[in-house]
Amino acid sequence: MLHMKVWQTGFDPRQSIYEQIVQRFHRSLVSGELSGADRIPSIRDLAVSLGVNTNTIQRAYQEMERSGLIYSKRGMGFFIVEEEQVIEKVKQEVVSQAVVRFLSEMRSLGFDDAKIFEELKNHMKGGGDQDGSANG
Amino acid sequence: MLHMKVWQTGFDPRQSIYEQIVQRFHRSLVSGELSGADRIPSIRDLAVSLGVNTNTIQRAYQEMERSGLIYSKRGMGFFIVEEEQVIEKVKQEVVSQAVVRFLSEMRSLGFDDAKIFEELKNHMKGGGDQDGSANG
Amino acid sequence: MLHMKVWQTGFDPRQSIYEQIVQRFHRSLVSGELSGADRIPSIRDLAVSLGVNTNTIQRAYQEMERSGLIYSKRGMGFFIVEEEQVIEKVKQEVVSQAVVRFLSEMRSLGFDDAKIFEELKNHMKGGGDQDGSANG
Amino acid sequence: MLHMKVWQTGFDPRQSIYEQIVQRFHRSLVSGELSGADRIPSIRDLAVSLGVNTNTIQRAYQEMERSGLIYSKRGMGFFIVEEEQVIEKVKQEVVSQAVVRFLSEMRSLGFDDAKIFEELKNHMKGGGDQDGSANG
DNA sequence: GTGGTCTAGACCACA
DNA sequence: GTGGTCTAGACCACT
Repeated sequence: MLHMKVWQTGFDPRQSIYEQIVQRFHRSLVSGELSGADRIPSIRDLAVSLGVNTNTIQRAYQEMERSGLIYSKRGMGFFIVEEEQVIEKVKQEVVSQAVVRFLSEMRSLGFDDAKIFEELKNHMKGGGDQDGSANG
Repeated sequence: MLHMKVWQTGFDPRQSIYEQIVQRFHRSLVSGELSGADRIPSIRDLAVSLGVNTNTIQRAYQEMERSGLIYSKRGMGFFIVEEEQVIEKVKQEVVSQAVVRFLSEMRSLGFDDAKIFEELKNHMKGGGDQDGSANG
Repeated sequence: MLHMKVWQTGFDPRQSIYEQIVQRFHRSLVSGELSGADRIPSIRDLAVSLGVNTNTIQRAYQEMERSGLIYSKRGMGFFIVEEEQVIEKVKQEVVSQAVVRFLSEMRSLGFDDAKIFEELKNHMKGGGDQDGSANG
Repeated sequence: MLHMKVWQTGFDPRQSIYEQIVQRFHRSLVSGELSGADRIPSIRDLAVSLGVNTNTIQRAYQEMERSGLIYSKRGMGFFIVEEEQVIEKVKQEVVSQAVVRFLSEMRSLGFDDAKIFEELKNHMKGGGDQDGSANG
């Protein structure tokens, strides 16, 4: 997996870059682009291709290592863990987080379940893909 | 609007306080608790009741003034703008932002519309899952 | 002069109201709408017709009294001074202030006299009256 | 842009400091001293060299960021935006604002175009009249 | 080192 | 009383 799909270089200035990088890995995992035991780009390579400081990538990898998603082999680089259950847990967390956050936000705005579905349908019809690369 | 519903004093440390205050006003607007031409609490009052510095409230009000949602009268306080269209626009933006962000996030995770609905229903049944670590 | 031309109620929020009121009197003087010994509206009347606090009008009149432009007769109201030289001085000051401020601003932006004229001509052709009531 | 022309430390007490700082940047832009992608002084540096608080500089930069003229890179500093069109727009706005304000003011004083030119010429001859009390 | 946020407290202008 | 500005100084996150 040396040549990951090239990521957009644009980062949202409202969130730290390293967090956004972690999120991108999470999404690649959920979407199936990445899977167990894959090697991920070296810190230097990814820093260059994203145009950010190596420290930033290091911080992102450090976070993923702490959460048990990746591990490093000295001199070999970083790898996704092999255990399927760990990967599965991360996937579910990512999805669940998105859904829960959305639901609690809509409810705090006074929307009940029916209205939430209605609002969603409206946006699905008209809006279409915003940035989503619906690689299902 | 003399007696606003008392707000929680607890702020999420991951986000700036003034942003959370702005969001609370946005929600009050969407839910109908606030409406056009209402006077909102004075900077000093809100600072005391929320237990934060006056400067923090001022920053929040400044942001809302910038976005055209409120305006200040020297010596009189801050008021929601009268134009219904402006308020309506803010309401729609708040809701739309939440929906669009959620949709694009789910799609980038490889979910199509049907799967999104399915995932939502699962979480709605489960009910009050706050943290979203529904990792079975 | 009980019925002055009705003024716009809209004030520029970036400047204090009482200053803008003083400026409006100055302009009325320069344009000839007001002249020596004219009676100007009572504080209460003007406050009502402009929709501002009486204190604000009082402050404006106080400023004009200090500068020698108006004076009060107990129980009779405020009047423009009779001395033509005083009025003439105010007129010239108002005009001169506007011109000098404009010139120094344009020069600090790197415009020489020729370019200033050029820029002016451009705006005179296209722009037309913005708010100006060219009552010559 | 490592060596900006040293600015005067004196500020006009009638206007807020942060606004005057913004105006100085605008002028530097119009006069060509600043241009696209230039790095501007760090908040701390400018605060020291102008003898004001860092918060005051931050407020000024915040305003310019809001208007789209500059942007911040965390840990890197502030930069003028690259897009020439944005810069050009700011330049034109600055000049246009000055001219339009002057024209509408003079017209509201009863001056037509010819008289405006005449008045200007008078002041240009006289030269360095700063305070504008040319009351002869 | 950079910017971002927050606090405590001051002074002013305005109503 | 209201908002508007400024200061001094602190802590945090990011590079």
